[in-house]
Amino acid sequence: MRRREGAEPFVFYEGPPTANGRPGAHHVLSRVFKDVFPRYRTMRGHLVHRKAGWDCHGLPVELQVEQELGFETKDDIERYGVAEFNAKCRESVLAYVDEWDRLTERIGFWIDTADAYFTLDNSYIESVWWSLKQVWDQGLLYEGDKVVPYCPRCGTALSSHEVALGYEDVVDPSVYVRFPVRGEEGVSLLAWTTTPWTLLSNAALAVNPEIEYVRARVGDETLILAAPLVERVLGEGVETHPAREVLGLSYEPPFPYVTDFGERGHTVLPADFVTTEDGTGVVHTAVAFGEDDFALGERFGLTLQNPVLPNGTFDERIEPFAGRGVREAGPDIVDALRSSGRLFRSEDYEHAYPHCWRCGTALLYYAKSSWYVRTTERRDELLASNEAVTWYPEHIKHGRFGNWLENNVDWALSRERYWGTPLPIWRSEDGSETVCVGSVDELRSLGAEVPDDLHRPYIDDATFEREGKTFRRVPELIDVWWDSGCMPFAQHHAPFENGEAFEERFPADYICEALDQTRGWFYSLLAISTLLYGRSSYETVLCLGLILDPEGQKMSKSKGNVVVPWEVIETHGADALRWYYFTSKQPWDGYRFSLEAVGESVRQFMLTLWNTYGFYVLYANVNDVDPSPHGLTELDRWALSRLGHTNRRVIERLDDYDTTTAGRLIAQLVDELSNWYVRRSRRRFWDGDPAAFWTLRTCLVTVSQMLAPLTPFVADEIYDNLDGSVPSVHLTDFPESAATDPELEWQMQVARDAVELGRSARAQAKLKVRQPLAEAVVVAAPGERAAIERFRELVLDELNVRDVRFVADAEELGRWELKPNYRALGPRFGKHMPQAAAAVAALDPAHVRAGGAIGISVDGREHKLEPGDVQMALQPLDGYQLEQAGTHAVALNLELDEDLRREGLAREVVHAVQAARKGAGLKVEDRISLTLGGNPELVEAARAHEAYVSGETLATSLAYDGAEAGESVTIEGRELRIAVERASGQA
RNA sequence: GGGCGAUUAGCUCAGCUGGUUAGAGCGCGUCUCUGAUAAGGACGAGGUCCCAGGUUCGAGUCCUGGAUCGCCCA
Repeated sequence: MRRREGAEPFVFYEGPPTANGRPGAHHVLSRVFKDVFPRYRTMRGHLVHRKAGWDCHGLPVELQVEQELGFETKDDIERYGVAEFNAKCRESVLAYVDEWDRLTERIGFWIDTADAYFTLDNSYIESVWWSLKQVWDQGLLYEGDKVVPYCPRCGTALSSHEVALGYEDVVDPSVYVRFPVRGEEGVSLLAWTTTPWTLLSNAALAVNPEIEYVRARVGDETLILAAPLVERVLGEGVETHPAREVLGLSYEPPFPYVTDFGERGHTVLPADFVTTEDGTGVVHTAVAFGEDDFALGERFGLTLQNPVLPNGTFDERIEPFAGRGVREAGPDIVDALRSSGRLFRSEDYEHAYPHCWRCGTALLYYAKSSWYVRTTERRDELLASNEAVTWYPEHIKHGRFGNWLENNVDWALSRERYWGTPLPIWRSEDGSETVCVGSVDELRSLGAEVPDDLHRPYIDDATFEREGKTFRRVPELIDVWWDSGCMPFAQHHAPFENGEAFEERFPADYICEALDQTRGWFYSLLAISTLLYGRSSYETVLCLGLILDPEGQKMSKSKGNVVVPWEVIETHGADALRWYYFTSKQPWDGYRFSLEAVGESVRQFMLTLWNTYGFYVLYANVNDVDPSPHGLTELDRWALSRLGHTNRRVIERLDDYDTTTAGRLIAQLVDELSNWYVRRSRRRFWDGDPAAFWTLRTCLVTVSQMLAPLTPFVADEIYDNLDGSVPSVHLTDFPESAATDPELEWQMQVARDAVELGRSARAQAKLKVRQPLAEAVVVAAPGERAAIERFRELVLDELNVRDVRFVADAEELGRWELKPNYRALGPRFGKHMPQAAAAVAALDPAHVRAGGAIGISVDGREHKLEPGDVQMALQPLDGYQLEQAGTHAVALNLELDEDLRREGLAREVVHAVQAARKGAGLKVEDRISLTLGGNPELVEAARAHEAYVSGETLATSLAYDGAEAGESVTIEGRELRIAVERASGQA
């Protein structure tokens, strides 16, 4: 940090988790992604503060404590004592902080846990109060009666984003109910509802004047319903007559307990929210239990009657059901309807219904008084703020999140609970005046005694007098999401102190959380900072997907399919887990997470890297060389160019918050280093070639730096051991712009392609690579030919051939065909492309290959073509051992002479001896005395290549009189006897 | 019922602004190395790019409709 003092800041905000539970795999995911970009930006020269934070308030905390204490209702809490209860909450919140800290450190999330912010601190609360006062002063904070989603168990309203967290599929009784029309015997309005318990406070029926209604004759009764729904509800062949004058009809209510709804009570009212999509087109209305119902009630002056207590049970007016939970009473209510003859039909109805996101209780929509923030008034500004945000993935911006903002509703801010930030509103006893308090000092200056702890119950004792009236705080707390959305300033206790720190670190360059925060933190941050500062508090947001089990099921404790992060870390290591998250797929698509999935990413990448590094270390120690860039070979320069190239692209990808591609690019590079550079350079390492060591070390050190943000532990280990000029790789600058040589890279690729073709040809001919061949015949365009010649030795060695011969033309191997370059010619010829393609195919390949001018005639007009406008392809003729791809091809001369045979056999002998060495349990560096015998041809081959054989097998002596000695092996039907002994005179 | 996303090899995933032989890893089969070795390498088999229409000279890619799955919202 000190190194970056004064540097351009890169601002990261930590979305605070709650530490009242153990961290899970999804927490690791977000912490890992929160870590990687700050690390990267630090290495790129930015100053990055990493203030940790803890979300301390709210229902989840209270719930956990309630469970510990075995509480069922709010009364239990009141009896227990709010002070004691809140003390427990305070304890509970930090119960697992130690484990969180331990995990945070273990997975390498570099964040300052010592300087964390806590939303329960007085300083934090005071900043939150300040924010509410700002909103109050703007006239956006108001109290109102509304139908709100309400949890009867928790006894509090929930905000719409909390509701969003708890939809579950449930089966509810749905009933068709008769509402007998007054004064017309045998005529009923037919209405449908999925909440039978609301029928007990039925106030009116609603119909849509735009819809046509009919009277349907069923048996000896007449039912009134919407014409388009007759068939669906009543079946076919029902006699119907148009129903005029449905509006205004008066009817008998279904239950006699609550009946006074005013003048328009129990009549049919008009409403445009009525549709013919389901039900009967006649909608039962209970004013207290639905948003539409409530609005209808206000419009027509229906009396608000609510027979449901805050704990979700019927009050004493509903005599037979008093004291019973409304949903639980459902079946009995249906029975009651049945016995009174009102029930027309009852069936089960499966639908998604919201439940309390923490306790799982089915929510009620319930009219009550709450405090709101009028966000709808600022909707356009919210949308404008969102425009300035860069989203990953992009579609969230105008999709899920944008749509959510478009449909913004006022923020239901208040909660009737205990453990949270108190709503700082004081009201006079007579209810005539309210004051919003924006700071502790303000409260004090009003004359109140400010307690040491701003939480309930203490703050409730802070009262003050003004103009002879006593002011008391309203009982509500605020939504915890408002807490978390205040963190940009509240974490610094701004604006009361640290104003500069806030200014410097607002807005955030980067935040990152899981997709479920769309309506949570992403919204609260955006909304609050828009109300206060007119802009979003973050510029870039990365949205992570869900963690699923290998079957694609959500992980949950009840299913027992939760993968504990510790288990993965202990098995595969923290870097492996990080690497898996970063590179296995795009993080917003979600993960099918398992121990095995992480293990695979280890094998593919971590092990390759570690082996390559291990190889370097092994031979560096053995040889004690001083790496030096003098005498670099083509292969060295190729490796360095690949390194530079990869580096450039990795920067590009990480700048774009794309670890997936960045990581895969590095993996590709490491694979090339391991399986091409090192494999091709082994002998130079055995021999201690300083240039080879220099090259590989440069590559490994640079790779470790590029990996540092991704896999910090292995990166640091490699860096420390290979470079170490700075105490940690994380304190180095991110490598940048190493020189590249695209020509060289391309040529190497051509050579490698040629090798691959040759090997393919060998496989087709069923000829082992051990058997040397006289020549490979290569067909290639001039540029490719130069490339292969440049790496001639390499190609010869890889293919085990003695010579490479180029043929200028391929008549003997195949036939050239010309194809148009569609990408180049398509736009030019458009509709005439087929003719153009035919014209190109008809050109003389030899002429084009020779570089002659190309012209075609299409649609009566002449067109001149550039060389890039056509492509050559070789069609192999039958009967040749030839592999081709695009413009080049490799054929092998399969003829073997005596010499080649002998060399092939010699290599077979070596192969057999190596196996024998291994069988005898010798170490790779042991010298041996070797005695061969058996088939004369084999012995002769070995003798002819004696230096090679003894060199490869580390034989200090070689004898050929072992006809009776050692063990017997068979090579191509011939017997070879091998006797291996450790050479004497060795340690 | 609406919105968003996904659907490519047995599995996990790539595939840029449309360009003609759709790629990789794992797994599988065959071979191979034995001085990175409980690894490594090569080669091969394996695909109606969910379906149906459309736009276009040309569609895995764009448009419309549909199916299945997931998430979000009514």
